[in-house]
Amino acid sequence: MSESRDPRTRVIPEATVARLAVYLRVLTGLADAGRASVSSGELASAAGVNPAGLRKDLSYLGPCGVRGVGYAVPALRERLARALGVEQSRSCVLVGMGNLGSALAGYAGFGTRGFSFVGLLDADPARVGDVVGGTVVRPVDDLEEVVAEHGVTIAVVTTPAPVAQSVCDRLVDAGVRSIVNFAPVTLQVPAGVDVRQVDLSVELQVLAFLDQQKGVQVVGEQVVLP
Amino acid sequence: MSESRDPRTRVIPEATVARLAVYLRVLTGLADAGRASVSSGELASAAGVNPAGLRKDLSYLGPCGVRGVGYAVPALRERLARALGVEQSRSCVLVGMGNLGSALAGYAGFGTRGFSFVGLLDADPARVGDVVGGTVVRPVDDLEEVVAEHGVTIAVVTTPAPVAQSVCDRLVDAGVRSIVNFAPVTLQVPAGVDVRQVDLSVELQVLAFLDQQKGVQVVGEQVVLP
DNA sequence: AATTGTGAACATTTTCACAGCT
DNA sequence: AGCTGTGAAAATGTTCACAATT
Repeated sequence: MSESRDPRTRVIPEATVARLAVYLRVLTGLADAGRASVSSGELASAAGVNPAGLRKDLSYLGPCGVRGVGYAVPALRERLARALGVEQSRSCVLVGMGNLGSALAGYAGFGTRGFSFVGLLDADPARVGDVVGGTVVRPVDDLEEVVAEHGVTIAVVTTPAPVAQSVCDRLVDAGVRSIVNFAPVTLQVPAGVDVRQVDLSVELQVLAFLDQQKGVQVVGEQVVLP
Repeated sequence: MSESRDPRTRVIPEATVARLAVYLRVLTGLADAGRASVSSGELASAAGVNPAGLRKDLSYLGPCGVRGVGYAVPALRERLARALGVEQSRSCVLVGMGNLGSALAGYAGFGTRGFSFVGLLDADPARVGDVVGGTVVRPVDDLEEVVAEHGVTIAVVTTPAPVAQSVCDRLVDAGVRSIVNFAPVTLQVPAGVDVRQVDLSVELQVLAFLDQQKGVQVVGEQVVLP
């Protein structure tokens, strides 16, 4: 038997999954603008990737387009949303209602992207009871209850670094299997739990490195400053 | 001539650079705790990577440790800071003082990580004059002036999506060559300018995909739900 | 005895080139 | 004629195993 071509059994590379989310964002913009179809070249340019790579990414979902024509915008958008598992809205909790947590909870864009925050939690009694983005902030002690209540499997951690690991442990014990962590610590989790780390300091340091390199040119043995 | 081993001329892979920033964060914690030395195993575990990979990452900087012993914490930390170009503080501007921009500008951790925000800019006159993290918010019209004043080469964009591209264009024209973008759009920039995109929706959608996969098991031709 | 540094094997990801449809 | 879909090639990244060193 040759390798299966059935989209149900084909594995999608992780790098591709991240780009599919970007294509979905671009397609939503095109759909809102009333566009009916789009070519791989235009979509790739809007997403900042190479057109052949985009076609390969989409090919993991099975044939999506029409040769000689392009892709139908609404159909492709639906297909991507289904593949990513955001066809119907998914419930998330957010722990840590400091400035960053409040900013994220208040951003209306998540609703249109397939996520809703059913629980906002904070350890500070002064913040409990506040309403952010239409949801009331509850005490962090309610964590297990909120997760169970809504069958939450995705959480966002925006707590101070020193408590992020213990919050993470509680989330995992409560049944959460996917976490986005904004605290600048590496979370330790058991196998089967996925963590995505977002750290502005790391992003800035990568840029500082690239920036520094731009000012240095190596010719033979000599380092030349332009 | 064989390939150069001179650390000045050796290229460091981008994936490695991102991890070096994480090692730097862990080392700073260890230094603060008074630790003098650390092994690749312990450092790797704290950073969430494989020990052999960590040693290979560090080897791009030239020999860093002592065989049979480990790495000297303060020396390695300094070496990493120098390699990343964050030995002395770098000036950045931040455009867009909404909730997210304010949260980032107010986070004290950047100072200790080698960055200082010398310009906070916003288009809303109601926000201009506010003081966030010790810096006064200025009108976005001052963008070119602030960048020139401090020779800024790194910027953070936290504006609403519709204006992010035009802000980006102005930053690039003013001389900025490195941008972290939090707006959910793909910025178009000329060659020589680096953009790092941070998008919580993309992170959540990747997790939604992985989450969905956990619930599906394929046996032969059959898709089985556990 | 313990731990680093690294070549070699392996895996993944990106790019290319072009066959295959419409 | 134009654009998609994809195998093959190239590049990049990761893991392993072990020699080298203290």
